[in-house]
Amino acid sequence: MTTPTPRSVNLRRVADEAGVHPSTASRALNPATRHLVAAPAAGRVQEAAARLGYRPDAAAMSLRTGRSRLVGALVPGIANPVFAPILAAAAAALAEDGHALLVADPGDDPERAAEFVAELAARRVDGLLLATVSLRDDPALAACLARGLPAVLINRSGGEGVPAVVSDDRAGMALAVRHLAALGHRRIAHVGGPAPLSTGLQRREGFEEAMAALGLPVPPGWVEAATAYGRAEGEAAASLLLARCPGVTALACANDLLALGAYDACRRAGLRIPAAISVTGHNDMPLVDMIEPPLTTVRIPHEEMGRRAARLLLDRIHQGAPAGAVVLAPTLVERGSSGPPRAGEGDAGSL
Amino acid sequence: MTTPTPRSVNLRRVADEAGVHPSTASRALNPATRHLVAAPAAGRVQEAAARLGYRPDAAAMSLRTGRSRLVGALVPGIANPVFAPILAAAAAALAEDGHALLVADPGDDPERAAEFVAELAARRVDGLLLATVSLRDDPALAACLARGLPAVLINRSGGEGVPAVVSDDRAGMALAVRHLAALGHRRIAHVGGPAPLSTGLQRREGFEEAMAALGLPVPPGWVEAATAYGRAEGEAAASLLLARCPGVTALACANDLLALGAYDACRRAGLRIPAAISVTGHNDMPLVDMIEPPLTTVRIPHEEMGRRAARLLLDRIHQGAPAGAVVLAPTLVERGSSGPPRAGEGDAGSL
DNA sequence: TTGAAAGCGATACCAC
DNA sequence: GTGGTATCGCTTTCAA
Repeated sequence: MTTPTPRSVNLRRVADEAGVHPSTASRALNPATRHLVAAPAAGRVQEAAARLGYRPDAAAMSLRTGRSRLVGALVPGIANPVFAPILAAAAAALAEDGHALLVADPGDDPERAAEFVAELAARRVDGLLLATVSLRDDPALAACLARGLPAVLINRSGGEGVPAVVSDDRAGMALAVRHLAALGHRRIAHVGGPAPLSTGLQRREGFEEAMAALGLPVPPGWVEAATAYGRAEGEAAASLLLARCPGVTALACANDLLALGAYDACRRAGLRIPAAISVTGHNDMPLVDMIEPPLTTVRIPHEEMGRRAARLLLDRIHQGAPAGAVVLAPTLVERGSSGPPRAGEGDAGSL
Repeated sequence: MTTPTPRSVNLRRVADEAGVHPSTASRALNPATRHLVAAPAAGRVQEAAARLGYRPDAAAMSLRTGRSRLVGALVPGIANPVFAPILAAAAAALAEDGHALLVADPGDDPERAAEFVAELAARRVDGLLLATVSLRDDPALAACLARGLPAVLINRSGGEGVPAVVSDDRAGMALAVRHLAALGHRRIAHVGGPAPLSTGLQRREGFEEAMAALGLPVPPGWVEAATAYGRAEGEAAASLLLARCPGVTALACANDLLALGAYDACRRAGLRIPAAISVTGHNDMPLVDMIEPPLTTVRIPHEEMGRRAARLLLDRIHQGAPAGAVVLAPTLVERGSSGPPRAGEGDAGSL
C-alpha cells in the first residue's frame, strides 16, 4: 500500500487562506469556542471555509476527540418491515444532532450481536440502539456495559435500570383480548413470540392476565410460542393450536408476522377469516392494512419509538444522563380480521 | 472539552505484551505484510492480540490509510419496502469484505442527496451505492465524480459509462403487457413513474413498445406519470386514468407502490379487481403476495441486485476497475390481480 | 528481520 | 486573543 493522497481541503488550508494559525481556525469554526476568537478573524475563517467547501475530516476528528458522530443500531432482520419506520425516525432525530446511523443486522444470534458491538466500538460509535436484546444476560448489552458505551434498547426491555423505549406490551395484548371478548369470543388461543424476548414474555403475560381478568379460561396447550418472529414460524405455531384447541374461535398473535403465518395456517385448514376464526396481530407494521382481510392489530407508535430512543441516547451521550425506561401507549386498530364468533361457538360450545 | 480517555487496548499495548516494536506488531497483524515478520514473533503478536481482544482503531486506520471500510448508500425513502432486501443483500456482500454500510435517506431531493455525498465523503467512505440518481445531470453523481469517489447505481441508470446494476425495465413492462394481452385485454393504460427517473422513462417506453408490438393502440392520455413512487401518488394518477380512459380494462403500473394506490383508486370507483379491471405492478416487493387480491407483478431480483452492486463497487474500490452496467432479467409473477376482461370489453367495445 | 520516526488532520492545552 | 506544540492510534518509509 502506498501513502494516502492528501485530502483536498483541510483545516490548514483554510487557516492559510484566512491568514491565521490552524488552532485559531479550529476555534473559529467550533461554535463552542468561537467566542475566543476576534470577530474579524473568525469572519475570515468562516468565509474561507465556506468558499473552499471545507468539511472537517471525520477520522481525524474522531481520533482526536474520541467521538465519531456515529451511532450504531443492531436489528434482528432488517427485512422485518416493522423496523423501517422506527429506524427512519431514529435516523432523522440523530441527523438533527449531526449523528449518522450505522445499521447492522446480526440476525437472531446473540453472540454475533456481541461481535458486532465490538466492531462498532472499534469504529468509535458514540452509542448504540439495540433492538436485538433478549431479556436476561444478553451478550450484546454486556459488551456495551463492559466498554462503557451508552446504549438504549428499542422495543425490548432488558431488565432493571437498562434504558429502553418500549410499547406497553401487556396493555397491548389486553387491548386485543378485550376487543375479541367484546365481540363474543371466549375460546381464544395465543400465538406467542420467542420466550427469551421481552416482547414474547410480556405479551404472553398480558394475554393471560387479560383473559383471567375477563374470567376466560386458558386451558393448557392454548398458548404456543413461535421459535422466532417470522411468517413460517407463525404458521407452524398456529397450525399446532388449530389442531390442539377444540372450538377455538380466535387467535391473538404476539406480532404481525406471526399473524400473517396464522393466516396461512387458517387458509390451509380451510378456515375463513373472520367468519370461521378471528386473528389479531401486534405492531401494525406497514402494509398490513392492505392484506386480505385487513389485519386487526395493536399499533405501537413506530415513529415516536425511534425518535424517543434516539433522543434518549443523545441525552446519555451528551450529559451521561442515567435515563430510565420510556413506556409508550399502544392503541387498537380494528380492521377486517376480527369479527363475532360463529353462532353457538362463542361460549363453552361443543366441538 | 477535555482530552479523550485513552483507548483501552491499542497496538502499542499488544506490541509491549508480545515484546516487539509497534511497527512489527502492525506488520504481524496485517495479512499482506505478515511475511516480513519472523514466525515466532508473529505468533506472539497474534496470540497477544487475541488474548487482549485487540481491534485496530478504525479512526486511526482511516486517517493513516485514507480508507474507512465504510460504504455509503443513498436511498429515496427507506420506508419503501423494496429497498430492504436490496440493502440487506448489499450489506451482507460488503461485510464479507470487511465493509459496513452506512445508509442515508435524502428523500427525493437531489440537492440534499449531493449534500449527503459531501458528508459521507468527509467520513471517508470508500465508495457509494446510489439508488436515488435521476437520469440526467444528477447532483449526487456529479459530487461523487468530482471527488473521485467510486459509485455504483442501483436500480437506476445514469447515462453512458456510469456503473449500474439494474433490472431490464423495458423487458419487465413487456412481460406485464404481454400477460395482460394474453388474457384478452386491449385497452390498457399505464400508471407511470416520475419521468426524470430511469425507471420511470424505461418502463414507460417498455409499455409503449410492447403495446405497439402487439398492435394495441395507446391513445393520448392513456399514460399518466405519477409525481413520485408512492401509494398516494399512484392513487392520484390512477384516478385520473379511470376518469379519462373510456373502457379501460387494465392498469399496468410502473411500481408496486403505485399499484397499491391504483387499488385504492379502483376501490373508490367501485371497480372490483380483477373482475372489473386488472392491475399489475413492478418490483414484487415484500408482502404484495398477501394483499387482496394478491398482486400480479414483475419480479426484479432484489438480492442479486444488492449483491452484484456491492461486488461491482468493491471491484472498483480495490482494482479501480471501470465496471460497466449489469442488466438483470426480471420475471413475471402471476397472482390474483389480473384476469380476463369483462365480456364484450376486451375489444374495441363501447363505453 | 526489526526499530526508529514521520505524519494522516484536528483539537486542547500551555504559553505569550 | 493567538500561536506553538503534543497527541489521538496506526501505517509505512527509511536505516540498520
